[in-house]
Amino acid sequence: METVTIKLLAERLKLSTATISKALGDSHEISEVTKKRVFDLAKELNYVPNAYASSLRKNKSKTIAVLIPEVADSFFSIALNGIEEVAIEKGYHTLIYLTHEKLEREKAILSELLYGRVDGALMSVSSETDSFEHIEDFGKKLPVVFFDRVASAPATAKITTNDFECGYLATKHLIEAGCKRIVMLSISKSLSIISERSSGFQKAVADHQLDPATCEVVNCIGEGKTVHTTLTSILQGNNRPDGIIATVERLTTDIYLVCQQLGLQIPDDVKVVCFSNQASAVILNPSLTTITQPAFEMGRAAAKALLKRLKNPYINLEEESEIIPSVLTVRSSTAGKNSTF
Amino acid sequence: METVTIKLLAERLKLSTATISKALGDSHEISEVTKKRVFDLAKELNYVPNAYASSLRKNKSKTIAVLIPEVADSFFSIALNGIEEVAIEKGYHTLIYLTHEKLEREKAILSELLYGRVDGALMSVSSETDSFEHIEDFGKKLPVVFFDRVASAPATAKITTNDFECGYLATKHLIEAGCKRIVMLSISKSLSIISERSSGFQKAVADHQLDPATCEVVNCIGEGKTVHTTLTSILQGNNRPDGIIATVERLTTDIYLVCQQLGLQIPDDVKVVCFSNQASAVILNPSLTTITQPAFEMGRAAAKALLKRLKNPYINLEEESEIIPSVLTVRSSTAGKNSTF
DNA sequence: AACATTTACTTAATCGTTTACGTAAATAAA
DNA sequence: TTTATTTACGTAAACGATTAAGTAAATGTT
Repeated sequence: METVTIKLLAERLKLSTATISKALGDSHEISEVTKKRVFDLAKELNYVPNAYASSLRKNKSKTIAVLIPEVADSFFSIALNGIEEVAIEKGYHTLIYLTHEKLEREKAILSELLYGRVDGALMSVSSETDSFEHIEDFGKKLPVVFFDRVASAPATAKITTNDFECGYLATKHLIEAGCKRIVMLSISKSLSIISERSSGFQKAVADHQLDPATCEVVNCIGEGKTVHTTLTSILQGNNRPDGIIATVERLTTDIYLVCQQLGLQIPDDVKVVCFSNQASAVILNPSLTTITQPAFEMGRAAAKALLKRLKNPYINLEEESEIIPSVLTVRSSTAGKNSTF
Repeated sequence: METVTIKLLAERLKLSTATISKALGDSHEISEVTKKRVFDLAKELNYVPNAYASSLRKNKSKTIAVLIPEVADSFFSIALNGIEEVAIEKGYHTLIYLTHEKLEREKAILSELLYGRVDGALMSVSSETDSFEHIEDFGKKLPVVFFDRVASAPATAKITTNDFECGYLATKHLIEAGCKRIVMLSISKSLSIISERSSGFQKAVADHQLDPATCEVVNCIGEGKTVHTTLTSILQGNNRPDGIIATVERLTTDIYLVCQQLGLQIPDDVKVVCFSNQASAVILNPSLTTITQPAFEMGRAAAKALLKRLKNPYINLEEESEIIPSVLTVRSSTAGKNSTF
């Protein structure tokens, strides 16, 4: 199958490649008659412009990169959905990279993306990321937009949710349901969302005169077995918490399982609220109280901000920052003693 | 910031661009001394090759496309994870496209990808896809590999799971648990996985002398409200099914909710088994019997097959086909009357 | 009628990399 | 010593699209 290029169209129509290119670009320099001839033949031969030739020449790739820690998490997969929707709409292509929560991967990916492959990037930093030079370096050449997990530098658009308030609200909710010893499960010491949520947590603890010594933020790093072990040790013993706030979705299953194994009843023995976008929260046993982030909207907003900037290099990305609120949905996992959810 | 190109390196080192290019490619034509000089300067100046220039010249993009119906489904997000892992490992980049189960999108995406942007594609067809010319056209130019939802043409690698057996097994399992009127919920009339699963279903129904008139495959197309309405009408009435097999994960929540609303107890009134990769299956109320597909392995296998082909154009993709078995995990949602799960 | 402008094209350079081909010097073979 | 081969580079042409600059003909202006 012969490759259909501008050159081929030019030969067939006895025109120069310049004319074809301009005609396809609907330039005013070309007569309507010629344009029609070009369009018709292009359609007939199924002409598709070579993306790389045009990218090379125009120094624009019409491609954006999305860097996320993982995709098997409802928040990120829904956000990706929002991103892809906006990208397609505007004729952009979406490259996906998973950092698997590793700083090294993040660095490697960003440095490879520096020249030519993408016009900009959307990212949610890894839980290991505690320095930002690699992102700043990238930011000097190409626009970046953060969503959810933001970095303090470079200065750019940050699409976040009201993490502080949600941390506060989740805690307050547990306190009002009768909890005295609340633990917030973290997955990182450096992550923006975690520090926001835990600040909200600590403020709520203070505002309600709970003992800060028994209400801590506990790191629950690792995968599979590790998480299970950590949770078991937290939930064992006399002074075990009577309230748990999971800052990420993937802790949910382990929390439920460990409680089951230890014979702890949710919500009677421990009340649980998770930051989660799982559709299945409502059919869990017991149904789960969640803080649901506006994942889809955040993805869309982030992509929109980046594409706006790509269209107009003069806009200031910082001003495109947005905070889209999350929603607390109360369900059985935090029901009070006499409550009937 | 000046762009670091081969030309710049050449000027600095007083060499030709050809020498630089060959040196970077570790060619035997270049002396070790020169190579070192080139490598060192490249590293110092943080040289990154322009992907588009090189793609244009070599007619290879080191990029693959992944077309999936949606990403907010555990199977696809886990499969994507497997794909990305293999891609990164081999230095490939991954473009993601969501078809949202629309044939039109699938066509549009494939036709745009025909020239230059990618070296090949991995796909799981949309539920609307009932003709394959668009995929065949693509296949004539670039290699495609199917995973999970395959098309009958073109002839190429198909990474699937044992859908027929699983359809049979799920049905048999329900029958043995005492079900007489089993309904399999489908989402498409044309999808390979659905027809495989429903053939298995029908064979099991026949083998166990159930009445095929009360054991049907019912289409459950649409989103949100539509699914809910369909399910309600199925589960209402005297002759309602006592067993349900959901062929896709996203039906799970609605099944549980509708049962709850209609006052039907799972598993006593209706037993449920879902094709699902949800981690939360085990903590649902009641815990859900699932057929879990090897999503990660399927993603990896599909990517491996494609990349193998890209490395060696002479291999026959058909021979790279693989069937990786799924696993039936029995939980409370299919427990018999006297069973204690 | 003389000159200016507009229209509708073409020519040729360019983006950054790769590579077929050329070549001069060094080394090996006869 | 002469000729063949190898080594280590350089020259220049691609890849396909875009675009600045040029041009001839048509149209407009005075």
